[in-house]
Amino acid sequence: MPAHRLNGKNAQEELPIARSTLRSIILGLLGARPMTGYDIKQAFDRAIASYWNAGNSQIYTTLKTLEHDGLVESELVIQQHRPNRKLYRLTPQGQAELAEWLKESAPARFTKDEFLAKLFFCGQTTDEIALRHLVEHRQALEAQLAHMEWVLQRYTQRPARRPHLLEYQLLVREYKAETLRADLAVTERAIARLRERIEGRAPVELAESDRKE
Amino acid sequence: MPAHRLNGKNAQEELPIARSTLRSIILGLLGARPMTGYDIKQAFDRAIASYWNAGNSQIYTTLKTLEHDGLVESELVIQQHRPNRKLYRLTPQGQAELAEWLKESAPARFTKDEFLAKLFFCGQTTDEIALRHLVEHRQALEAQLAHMEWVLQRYTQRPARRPHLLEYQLLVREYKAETLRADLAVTERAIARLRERIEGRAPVELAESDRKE
DNA sequence: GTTTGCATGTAAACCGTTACATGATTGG
DNA sequence: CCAATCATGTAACGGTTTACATGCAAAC
Repeated sequence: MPAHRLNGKNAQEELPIARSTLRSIILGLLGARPMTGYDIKQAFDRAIASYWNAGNSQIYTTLKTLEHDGLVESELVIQQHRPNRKLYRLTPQGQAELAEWLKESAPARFTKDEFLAKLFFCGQTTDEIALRHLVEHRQALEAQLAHMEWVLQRYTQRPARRPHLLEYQLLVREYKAETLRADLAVTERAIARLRERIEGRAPVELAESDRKE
Repeated sequence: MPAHRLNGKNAQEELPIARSTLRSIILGLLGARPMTGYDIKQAFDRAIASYWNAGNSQIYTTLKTLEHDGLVESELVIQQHRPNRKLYRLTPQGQAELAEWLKESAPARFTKDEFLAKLFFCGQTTDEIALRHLVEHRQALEAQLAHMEWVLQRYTQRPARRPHLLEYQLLVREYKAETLRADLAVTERAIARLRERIEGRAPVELAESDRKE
């Protein structure tokens, strides 16, 4: 059995429809309530961005193919004074597809991390440059933590429509926050060690990144 | 001013060569010593796989374009009793390009995590399924930690050629290990909480995922 | 004798990013 | 008046994955 998963329009019978994480995430969002492409983009930016994101272009095209595949259907909502909205909702097939995805184990994939990739090779440059990367990285981590806490407040302030749905969303944030805190701790230790070494080596003329008054 | 960074062969003067993380990682590996595509694949699997990876197909094609762009050069090494090797090494331009990449700040990108994406939506399925995902995830994390420690031993057993290069590689492992440990802790807490809830609800008939012999 | 290790690749499909394109309304 | 918010998309390119393709030598 080939089970080829092509998404062409030439085959004639029951070709298995495409399955990708982005598609599943969108189905998951629509599982909670009907949404437009714009709403979905906002959901990404507000809640999902730290472990997945997609541009408008990808969202709108994916919605179109989901509709073509019969997993969602759309309804045009006419509005005065602002652009009309194309509201998407799950079809029964879409719900089945979502349930299937939720049941399946997540395939263990590696995670790309450009910062670690660069750090790995920093033995081939100067300690000063490596230190700069670490300091910038720490700042990025702090910003991420801050953003997450801000989002968390917005979520917990108003009572949720369906508190059960919220539960796992909060778990994911807790998870992410712990990861970030651990990363911050390691980064800070590394910064401290490096600073010590650099200062021990050049006690008179300090590197820029090394001063703090 | 277009500054388009196309890599076509139609333009006539000093088009800037492509820059991508994979290309840079390969340059970084070749910065330590000459290697073949096969060696590079091994380096990925042994040392880099937890935050970046690439298949053979990508590696061999990338090496070819790097050579075409003048960043690396190759030499065919004839062998008896096994396939010949095509040894790649950096050219001076390749070294310059690598140094440039090491100097630049890593762009802050989000990290895709399919597990968290799925967990986020688990309010739409049963707690039993969510528990199964968490248990599987814990297992995956443990395997990753174990693999990393195994790699670490291989690295620290025999003395390194250039200990300075090794330093940052060890830092990256330390970093990854801390992240994994934090993730494990959060995962375990979540498992415990869920188990409690499930048992409180159905104390007699246990779910499959709840037993372990 | 079958699997593992060594060693190199091509082709097609798929996923994701960047740039481009448009246009009304509301708030500062 | 300028920026942000609301709202929907297309086109082109670049990066990644999956499937396919080959073949000898050593170890079990």
